[in-house]
Amino acid sequence: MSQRNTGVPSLVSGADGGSHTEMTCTVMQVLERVSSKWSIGILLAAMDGPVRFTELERRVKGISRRMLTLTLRNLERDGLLVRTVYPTVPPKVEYTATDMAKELYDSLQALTAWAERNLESIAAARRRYDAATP
Amino acid sequence: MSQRNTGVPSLVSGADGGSHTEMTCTVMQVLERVSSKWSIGILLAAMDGPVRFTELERRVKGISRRMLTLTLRNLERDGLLVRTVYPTVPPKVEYTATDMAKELYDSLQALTAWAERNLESIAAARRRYDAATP
DNA sequence: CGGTATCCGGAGAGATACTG
DNA sequence: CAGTATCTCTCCGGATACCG
Repeated sequence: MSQRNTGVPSLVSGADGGSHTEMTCTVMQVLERVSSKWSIGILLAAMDGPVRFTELERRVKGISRRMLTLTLRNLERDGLLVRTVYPTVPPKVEYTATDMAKELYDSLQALTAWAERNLESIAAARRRYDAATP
Repeated sequence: MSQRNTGVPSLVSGADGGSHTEMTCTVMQVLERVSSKWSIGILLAAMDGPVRFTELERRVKGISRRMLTLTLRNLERDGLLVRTVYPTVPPKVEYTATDMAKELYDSLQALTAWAERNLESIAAARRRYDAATP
């Protein structure tokens, strides 16, 4: 989340009945978890069952070891992934998506659907805007 | 969102049937639009009809003039807001959410619902993690 | 295999002052 | 009123090297 900025902004209580205000805060908290560059990719890669570290590194294309570790730690901290260590040699670590993560995945479907429906509209809007703004 | 990092990561085609891969890309593109620190707040503040610049500044608590302008420009560029200038003195500018933005708002409800259901679980998971990680 | 440790660059965001 | 223009700072993310 965008990992960049911290702090959840909110609306003042204006013409707002209260629901918008709450929604802003609440939704922003989800976005903070999910909008970091690699969170979604990792989460999805771990949805089909336990995955090992190296397997994740392969599946999530372009990610560095560092960011994989950091993002995994955050997802684990938020209870979206479970980390299981097998004390063998060589070590074996598995990451498993929790039920909460699976529900999150379902909730993201609406957003994905919106994106698919409007991707072209957005691209068109951008072309128009960029053409009109030299 | 997102502000911070650009570039949409994707999964490699592994055990994935293809849907996960697509979803990652697609959903990330939405998140990039929406996850910048102030996007949601502004969008929500503009959902109830046309809003003027200063009114937005009042409603979106804590935002600076600069970030308000920048975020408005991006939202306009993506076709989520329409900017209407009345050539009067003093100037009057109104921002109106498009239908696309309203659909986006609806799609965010699922995410908000998830957040409300799991906010406490997440907080608990964090407490556990932080307690176990000195 | 599954990580840490370090260094570094760039974008996002804040504060402030000025203007048509 | 509705913005630009600057300057600065933070901190995310990439690259690289090393360790149990």
